[in-house]
Amino acid sequence: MPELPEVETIRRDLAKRLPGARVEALWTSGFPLRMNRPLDVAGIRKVTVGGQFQALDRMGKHLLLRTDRGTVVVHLGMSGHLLVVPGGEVRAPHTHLIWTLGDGRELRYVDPRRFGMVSVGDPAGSGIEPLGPGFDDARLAAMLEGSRRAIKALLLDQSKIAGLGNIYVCEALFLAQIHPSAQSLRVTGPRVTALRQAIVDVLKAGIRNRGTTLRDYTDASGRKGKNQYTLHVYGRQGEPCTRCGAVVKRQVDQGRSTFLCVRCQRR
DNA sequence: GCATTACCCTGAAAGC
DNA sequence: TGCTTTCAGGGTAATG
Repeated sequence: MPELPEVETIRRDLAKRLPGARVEALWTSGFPLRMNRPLDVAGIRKVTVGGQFQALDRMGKHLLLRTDRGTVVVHLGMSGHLLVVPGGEVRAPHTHLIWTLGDGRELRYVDPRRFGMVSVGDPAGSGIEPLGPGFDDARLAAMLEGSRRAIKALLLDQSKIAGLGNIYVCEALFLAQIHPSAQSLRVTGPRVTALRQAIVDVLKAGIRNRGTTLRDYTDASGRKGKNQYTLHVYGRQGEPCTRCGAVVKRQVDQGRSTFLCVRCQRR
């Protein structure tokens, strides 16, 4: 499931390959994407076809494809892929958008589960970028001190911090030795610093390893990431904790799997 | 403001 | 073995 490091890996791939490319045509499957909403095909066509790709940006888990006519926003959901392929390659099942480029290549959006989203215009209301300059101890502390919510729920809230998903939140809480159910306002002082550092560390490691592939994720060339081999708790229930040797536990919070070491992460 | 729940969807895995 | 059922996941929205 693409989170910040996976989206950033794709952004960097595309940034090497798309800028300067002209868009000649757009094909769509006609299927609706997230929440059964129809695609704004006319809008997407207007800002791409006949135009030229420019910069590739990212906001949280959103990928921004800039052209000289506007911006297409892609959220990969659970199973979305953005791929650059040679023209004429066999169309994979669940391909929903194909931009034909002037040099013969194609940019394709493939999404089996259709939890993703492709739209036009910059996304609004995103939280702070955890790898940006504004994410410091004071900012995180202010976010935590006013909230009685469980720390895990708060970290997953995209309107607070943009880009964290289930995998990297579980890993960051493990590194900072904080229980996922701990109330946010009880995380103070040196634990705030530890948490901020852990968030930055797990995201940077994820990018360095070109993303975590548990099932679906691949980069813009269809290659899997390597970060899954470095995880401490996520998906490791029943296995020994890498720090203390206790058994890693799985629990369900707000309908989401949570992985933790109950010995290292005390309430 | 926050928790809970349902929903969207497919394919892998588990169950029979 | 082959069929059926269950489950995973992020974001959104309705409800309490």
